[in-house]
Formats: sequence, C-alpha cells, structure tokens
Amino acid sequence: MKSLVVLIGPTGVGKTELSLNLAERLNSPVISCDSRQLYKGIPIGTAAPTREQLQRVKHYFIGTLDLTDYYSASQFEEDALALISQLHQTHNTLLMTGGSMMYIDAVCKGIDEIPTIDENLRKDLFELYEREGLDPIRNQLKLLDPVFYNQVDLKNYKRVIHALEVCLMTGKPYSSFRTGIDKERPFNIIKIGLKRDREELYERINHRVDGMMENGLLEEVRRVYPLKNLNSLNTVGYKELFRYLDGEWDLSYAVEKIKQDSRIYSRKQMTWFKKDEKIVWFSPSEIELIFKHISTSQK
RNA sequence: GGGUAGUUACCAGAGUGGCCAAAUGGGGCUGACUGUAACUCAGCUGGCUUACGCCUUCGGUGGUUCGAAUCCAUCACUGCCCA
Repeated sequence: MKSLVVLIGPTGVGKTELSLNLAERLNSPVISCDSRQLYKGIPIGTAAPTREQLQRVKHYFIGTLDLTDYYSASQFEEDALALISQLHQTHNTLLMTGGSMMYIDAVCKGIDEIPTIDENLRKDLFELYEREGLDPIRNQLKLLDPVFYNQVDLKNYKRVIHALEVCLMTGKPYSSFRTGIDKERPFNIIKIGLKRDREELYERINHRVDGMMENGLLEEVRRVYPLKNLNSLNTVGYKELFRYLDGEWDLSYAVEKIKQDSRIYSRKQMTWFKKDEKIVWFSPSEIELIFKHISTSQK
C-alpha cells in the first residue's frame, strides 16, 4: 500500500524545516499544501521555502500560479491527486506539508463535485450584494434552496452568495451537491501534527515577521500593490502593508498588525485541526527523539 | 503654593441618583466553516453557576439617601494653566 504522510501545523510552527528533514529521510519530494505559496511573486510574505531549500529537496506547488489566476481547493484536490498518483509510481511514501486547512481536507477527504462558477455570475451577485446588501440574495436562496438556507450562517455573505451562485448556475439546490461523504483514497494517509506551546509559537511568529521586513517584504508588497484587490493578495502580510501604502496606517502599526493577524490565523488553524482525530501530534523535541531513533536504527 | 480638569473592567472610553456587572470600540479567548479559505462569519470576555440567580466592583475612606459609578466631605494620584 502506498502512503501519503501529511505534515500539519499552524503557521510559524516550523513545518518547512522539518519537512526537508522528513523528505530526505523518506526519500520523497515535498508536496506543498499552501494556498498562498502556490503563487509566484510573493515568497517573502508567505514564508515560502527559500531557493536553498528548494534546491535541497524537490518541491511541488510552490510559485506555480500567477497572482491573477483563479484557483480553489477543489482544483488543488484534482492537481494534487494527479501528482500523487504519478509520484506513487516511483515512491512508496510521499510527503505533503502545509497549513491550508481546506486544501489538506480536499486532498485527504475530498470535496463534492460542484461546477465552477461563471465569472460574470459571481461578479453580478457580488455587485448586487454591494448595492442592496444581503437581503435579496438571502431571499433568492430561501426560494431555491430552503434546506441550505436553514443551515447557513445567514450573516456570512461569502457562504450565502456562493450557495446562490451554485443554485443559479446549475438550476439545482446547492444542498443537493453536498454529500458530506469523505472520499476514499487509493493510498494510506498518515497525519502528523507539529505542535508548540502557544507562547513559543507567538514568539516565533513575531520574530518571523520582523525577519520578513528585514528581508524586503515591503518591497515585495510594493511590487504587487497594483494588484491589491485580487483574492490571492487578500493575505496576511500584504493586506496590512497595503494599508500602509494607502496612507491609512503607519509602518510600525502595520507590522504589528501583521504579527497579530498571523497569530489569529495560527489559532484558527489549530481550531480546525483540533477536530481532526487522525492527526497525531508531536512537539519538536519528540520529533527530534524519533529522528534520533531512526538514525541509530539505520546504523 | 494657587487654579482647573480628571481617576470607570486588560486598554481606550460612555454613563452624572433606581432600567448598571456598567454602552461602544480595541485587544484577548472560544468556535463555525465542502469550490475566492492566510477567506468569511459567530459567541464569550468581574467571580461562582448548565440556567434562574447569587456575590464582589466604577482611585481610598467616611457620609447623605429607601437606593450611589452617579450627590457631599476628605485623602491620594494624574494632566493642564498660573506663580
């Protein structure tokens, strides 16, 4: 049976460095599972692997998309499964790593088949929302999909709009696409979680942000500033510095906000991961111990 | 030394006699989340309690009052102005 080892953890916990060690031991490339490192041109703020790290181990899904490209968890599911299947021909065990919760689940559990939404329809609905608020959208959804209407958080405009998009696009209720059934994968999945004390994690995040600034994050943000409204740049590290460039915030405040938003993001990740009972959690020292055992048993 | 404004929960800041455990914002915490997900959204945030509720708070102390964060006296501290 082929396997996929998935290294999971919140932002800043140290996945990248550990993934290199693991990949070398497993003799596997690294399949990145990060919804932002996927994009070209934003390596500093997304803490993408460095050039040296990329040379050390072959990586997939790093810097492969343009910021203007449309992408989604569902597409990642498709792309990742195709890659995994191909790599499994030559590798028994593969390593995937990343913190994008939904992308991980898309690969491990699958996402229901839903047609991709037409760009214009999405735009029209969003404009309707901006113009008249959520009420007309809610009302249409209530008509077209009363089941989902009763399930959604009706204040969450993204979920509400998306559900309506699907209804209008397909002529069927959104809820009819939602099976809630996990897909079977033709390989064994091992989930390893890297954990750290919150205080330590926060410290690492804060330091990492300072390091990003020293490494030219502001320049990187300036370069993509003209594209600031793209979803790909609705991202911690960018949205805050955009506000600095807009003249709304001063620089030190924006940097503090990056740290704060990163901490919040790491917490949201943990909330999501906590529900996943398949994850086996290790602290860095426990991982070190395991590595030591592996290396002695190999001698 | 004189005058004046102030001292409210983690922070900022409303509240000027009962409807006050005390608006609001920030921060913090907890959670939801199957196609734009580093998105988007929600709840909690004095203590005990599942809850009804009870208890301790609005700089300190002492008063007035049926009743005080709110009124009075006094002490302490802080800002500003004058010496």
